Amino acid sequence: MSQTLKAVRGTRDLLPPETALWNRIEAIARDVFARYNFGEIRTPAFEDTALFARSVGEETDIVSKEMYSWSDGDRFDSAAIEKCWKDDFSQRQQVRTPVFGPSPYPNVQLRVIRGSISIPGIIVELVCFRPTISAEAIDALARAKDAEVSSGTAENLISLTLVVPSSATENAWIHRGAVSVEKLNGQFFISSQSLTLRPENTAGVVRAYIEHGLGESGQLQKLYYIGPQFRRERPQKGRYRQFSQIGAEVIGPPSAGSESPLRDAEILEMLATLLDELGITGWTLELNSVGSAADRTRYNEALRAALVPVVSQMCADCQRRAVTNPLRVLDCKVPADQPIIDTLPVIADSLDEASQAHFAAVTAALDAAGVPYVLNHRLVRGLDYYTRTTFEFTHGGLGAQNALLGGGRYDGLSEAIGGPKAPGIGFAIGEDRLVLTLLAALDQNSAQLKADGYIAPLGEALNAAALVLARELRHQGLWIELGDGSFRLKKSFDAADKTARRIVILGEDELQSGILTVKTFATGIQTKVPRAELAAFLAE
RNA sequence: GCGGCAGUAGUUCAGUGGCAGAACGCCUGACUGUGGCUCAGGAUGUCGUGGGUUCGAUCCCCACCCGCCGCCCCA
Repeated sequence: MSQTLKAVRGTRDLLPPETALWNRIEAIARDVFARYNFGEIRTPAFEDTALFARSVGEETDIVSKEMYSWSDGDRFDSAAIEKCWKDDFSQRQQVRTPVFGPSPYPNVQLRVIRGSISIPGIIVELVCFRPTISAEAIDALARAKDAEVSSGTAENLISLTLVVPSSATENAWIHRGAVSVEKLNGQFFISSQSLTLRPENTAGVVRAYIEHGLGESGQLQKLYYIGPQFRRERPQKGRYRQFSQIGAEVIGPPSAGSESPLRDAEILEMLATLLDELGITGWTLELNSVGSAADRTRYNEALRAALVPVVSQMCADCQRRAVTNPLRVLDCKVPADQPIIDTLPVIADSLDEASQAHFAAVTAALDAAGVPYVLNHRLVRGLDYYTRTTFEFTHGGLGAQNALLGGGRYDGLSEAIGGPKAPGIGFAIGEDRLVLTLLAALDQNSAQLKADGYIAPLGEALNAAALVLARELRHQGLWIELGDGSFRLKKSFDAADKTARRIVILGEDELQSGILTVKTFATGIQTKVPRAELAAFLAE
């Protein structure tokens, strides 16, 4: 008997009525995005690992230890194989390996391909690729069998392909024992592709921007997405291994105004609007500029230098960070360290003139629009691609996970992954955290939406008539729950009160007369309503 | 990944080295076409999983799984 299967660690099922809240959030977000002229983009849930390594940054926690990555399996380079079979036979080397039982080469996996090759008398032929079924291949196989066997290792082998005649069974071949293996030095394989479940969505959007030449339109691209992301972290409240983000990106060639501080301000103003419309109160917008890549390098050096004389008085974490990632020292929450951190240089002093002017324009526009914010020169976000404006909207009541959303500008991201110059700015909202915040503020009872009516047939003989009535009402746009004639009326009332605002009683009398009995739960008033007027009555 | 706390009915939680408990919820009846209140009755569990100690383990010990809190980091 197997264990009961459960949702895996860090994942969960979303059930009604909570899913209604998710849908409402997404509907409001789509509505706001549409008014700001954003269009939806849907990118794949997994991408080439290299995309994240190059955009998010090799050294970040996300890439170095939190990604769900796997090898997509080897692929044969058929051109190289063909060339080798034809002209490069001498370069091949053979080793012997048992194919039954543990392989002495841990990296080697056996693959069996059944083909239509038939070579009389041959016991086993093991080659490291799938040969084309041609006279040359058959000839080569025969020669391979006869070739000199020399000792060697198969460390470079990724997989072996055992070619067997279609008439043979796998087991019969495997039980022959040792087979000869050609050493290929990897040249016949396109090394297996590493894929990764997306840990964030900006990289995918920028990849799509480049791949589809969206910059060629010369227009600013304004794209939003809603979807699951994956990070292998220790789960906590508000932190899951599969979590949903609602995000948007503004990206385009500089000529389209993609570098303008107005874009930054517009994004932030849109977020303030979105949070307000969602009914989130008490949020704080924290704002900073991390400058250009050059600014940040300068600042890192300044920070490192400033830390030298004081770091020994700081907490153990900070001593480590001072070496690995000085910017992270600014995030330290140890009270005793705060006075020391206050003496450290701030990044604003390392910004060049252009970055300073950009940031000043952003804050000026926010002031004009009346969007409140606080400057936080300690806000240094963890992803490598951020430049200039960075921001976070935080909210109390989320514990250690107080960031409701985060984002920033990424002027060099497109070029970093091989695209054209395409500055951009974007953000990602943690939808799970949004739900938690709203759930905490929600009145449990008022949150429960109920159907317009519950139809209670009296007796199973009236079930069919009840379905007809429900169909009529539903076609008129009403939200109807249908009971069952086998219930006693008492039970129908009980069920109806939980799911609907009114109960419609359908007995023999009602069916004959066409006058239905309707009771409104909120008032307790019971009335007779002609069938023709029922829809209008229930809609009230 | 590290540290701490927890896991018992659908839910929230008591509890004990020797029969498995409460409240709420659920079902049935009092009440054959009128719920919410009341009353009476009922069902519900491999006490997270696997080992160990013991005559006997839900309880003690170990491991694992999962959750929560903090760290790391992030949404």
